Formats: sequence, structure tokens, C-alpha cells
Amino acid sequence: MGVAERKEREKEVLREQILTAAKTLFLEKGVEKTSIRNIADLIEYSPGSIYHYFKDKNEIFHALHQGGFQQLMSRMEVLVTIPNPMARLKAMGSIYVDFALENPDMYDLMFIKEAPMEHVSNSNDEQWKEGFGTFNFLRATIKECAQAGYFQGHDEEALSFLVWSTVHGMVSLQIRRRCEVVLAQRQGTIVKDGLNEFFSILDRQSS
Amino acid sequence: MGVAERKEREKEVLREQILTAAKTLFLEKGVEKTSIRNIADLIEYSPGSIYHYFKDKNEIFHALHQGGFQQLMSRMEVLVTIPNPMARLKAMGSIYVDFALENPDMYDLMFIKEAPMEHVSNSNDEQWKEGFGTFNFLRATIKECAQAGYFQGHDEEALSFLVWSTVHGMVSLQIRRRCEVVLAQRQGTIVKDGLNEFFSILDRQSS
DNA sequence: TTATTTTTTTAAACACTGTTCAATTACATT
DNA sequence: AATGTAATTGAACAGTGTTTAAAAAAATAA
Repeated sequence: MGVAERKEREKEVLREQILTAAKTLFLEKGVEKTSIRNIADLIEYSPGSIYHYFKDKNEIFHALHQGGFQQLMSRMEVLVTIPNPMARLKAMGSIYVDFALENPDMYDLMFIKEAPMEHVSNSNDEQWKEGFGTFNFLRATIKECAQAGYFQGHDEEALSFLVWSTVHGMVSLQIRRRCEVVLAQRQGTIVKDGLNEFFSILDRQSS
Repeated sequence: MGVAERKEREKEVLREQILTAAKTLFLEKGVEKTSIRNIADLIEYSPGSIYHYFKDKNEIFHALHQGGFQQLMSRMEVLVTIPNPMARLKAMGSIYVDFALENPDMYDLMFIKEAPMEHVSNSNDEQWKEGFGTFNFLRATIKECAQAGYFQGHDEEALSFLVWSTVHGMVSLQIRRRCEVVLAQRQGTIVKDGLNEFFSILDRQSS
């Protein structure tokens, strides 16, 4: 009787195999330059097979996209041990930047690439608790900072967006190589340096 | 015999025609989804012809990329009339954000898309005075702000990068539609609101 | 003007792409 | 063993960027 369950498990295994192969190739050559045939070759199946497990290439992308958010969120978990909200906000920035610089292609997938958003917007709310949760955690931390005397007279939501934008801006300029021409000599450290400048600006936001 | 010159001019005309067609299609459907055949159809030439005027698709992209920088730079020209460096810095931010939101696809082309950078890095310095010049203008303005008592104890270059990142972050999250899920209700105003938060943070940076 | 050379343009071809689909194979149930 | 279902395949479709040999057009030389 457990045959349906076993088949379900086997199906899940192949789904996972496709995902692993896709991730390898996406992070190696980029999403655009990875073909369904490439993925099929790697797992030694025919191209057509993949369409039994995923509706299209976008659905594969979307699945990996979600995995990235879970990774980032698990890194954020240590933050609950930091009671001081300002210290927590800074640590959050560092974790975000580190994650982006250590996994540039995954970050690219999650926050820069254009492919998946129409797909993502139309998917059910359940799947979005990761991204939504992380942003809300940022909002909550900033609210706590406000209660501790920082950021007086600010719109907490817009400020959260601004903080997110700042770290996102730095890492995405770096990942998409817009610093190279203009900041050639300090290529390797500019994001960390920029983040430190940001931290000292934040420090001056107490009343 | 001005025949060589005339031919040169005629060649330039067709080059410009290709560029105009490419721009129309790139901004309409995106770079990736625009094919050489699409461009050729629009100007009523064969696909192969285009390769007499541009080495490959990337070279077309690159040419438009440069045009975008010139546009942005010409918008920045009014800034020289603002003597107060802090007011000038803010105005620069507003111009940057406005340009990005009014020309999202061109901005995407210039600062987000990945295609052209390897091409761009290998091109001669002359072609890069636009982007380089704009960033140096930002640096100079921030230096003036420092002389006026703002940003004490900061690394001027890293700070310039941070400021650029902040505005870039906001507009690129907006353009690549990462706000929709997390900030659905204030979609239309969030970038402007964020920019204003940024301005009030900047105001607190005087000693 | 005619012949020659150079430049411009083209259509066809190559090796790819994402996706669909009828046919085949494999497997579980009756 | 026969039936029904699910998984897998390879071929096909319509598209992609790019190359190339051939043709057409234009400029130069005789």
C-alpha cells in the first residue's frame, strides 16, 4: 500500500536532483545562460522530463529563490541574542552584506535579477513569509531603536526601506561590478568601508 | 573628392538608425528579449547587415549605455548654480532618483543589467569620463560638505560610495520590483519617502 | 563608357534556446 | 497475464546570436 508514498518520495528525489543541478549551473553560468538541456544533461535525463516536475524554467528559478531566503533568514537567527537594538541593527547589516558577498549569485537571484517577480507576486502568501518576515524584523528593530532614542521624527517604515536600500545598494553595485571603473583601487574593501561609514552615521542619529 | 566623407556620413546615418531602433526595442521589451532580427525588421534591413555596423549585440548595448550617462550628466549641470554644498548634495540625489524613475529602463541598462561591464572595463578611458565625472562631482560635493562642517571623521571616498549606494539601492529595489510584496500599500511614494528620510539623516551630520 | 575594385547587403546555414507532444517504456493494480 | 497509469523520451516548432559565401551596388580606373 505504501507504494504511492514511495513513488511520491522518488518523485521528490528527482525534483531535488533537478534543483541541485539547476542551482549548480545557475550559480556557475547564470540563469540566462543555463538551458533546460544543460540541466537535463547534468542529471542524465531528457529535456522533456524536467517539464514533468516543473511547469517551466521560471518555476525552477522560483524554488531556488525561496531556498535563498531561508538561508538568509537562518543566518539572521543569532540576532535575537543581541538585546541592544542599535547593535542588533548593525549586526543585521553585517550579516546581510556578508551573505551577499559570500553568495553573490544567490543574492543576485534573490534581489537583483528580474525574471521571477511576476511569478512571485502571484504566488500564495505562505511562500512569502521569509522575505516578509525579514523585512518586518528590520522594522521591529528600528522601532526599538526609536524607543531607545534614535531616529526621532522619522517614518519607521520609510526608514526601514532606506536602511535596506543602503545595504542593498552597496552590494548590488559591487555584484554588478559598477565600482570597478570608478573605485578601481579599493575594489576589495569598498563595501565593508561603506558599511562602516553607514554605522558611524547611524551612531549620530540619537537625540 | 568628398566621396569618402559622404560615405562615412551615410554609414553614420544607418548606425544611428540601428541605435534608435535598438533603443526603442530595448526600452520596450528589454535587452534580453530583443533580437537582432527584431532590430533588423524595424529598420528594414537583413539581420546580417547589423554586423557591419556593430561587432555584436553587446556593442549596441554599450553605445546606448554611454548615451544614458550623457543624459544623466546633462541633468546634473544645473547643480553648479547651487552654492550651498549640502543643498547641492540633496538636489543631486533628487535628480538621480528622478532620472531613474522617469527612465527606469535606461537606468536599468546603465546600473543594473549585467551584460556590458566586461565590455566596458576593456574600453578606453576616454569613453568613461561621463560616469567617472559624475562620481567625482559627488566626491567633490561631499568634500565641500565636510569643509562646511558636515561628515566629520569620515572617509570621503567611502562616504561617496555610501551615498551613491543609498539612492541606487532605493531606485533599483523599486525598478526590479522588490518593494511590491513587502511595501504593497505605498508602492508609488516609497522611494520619495525614503529619499526624504535620507535627507533628514544627512541634516543631522553636522557637528 | 567599360572594366575593375571596393563596399554594402543579403539569404542561408550553424549551433543554440524554451517548450510541446505523440509515442514509447516502465511500473502497479486488477 | 492484461490493463491502466505514470514517467520518459526524442523529435519537432519557433525562436535566438552569429558567420559566411555569394550577390548587388557603388566607386574608381582605364
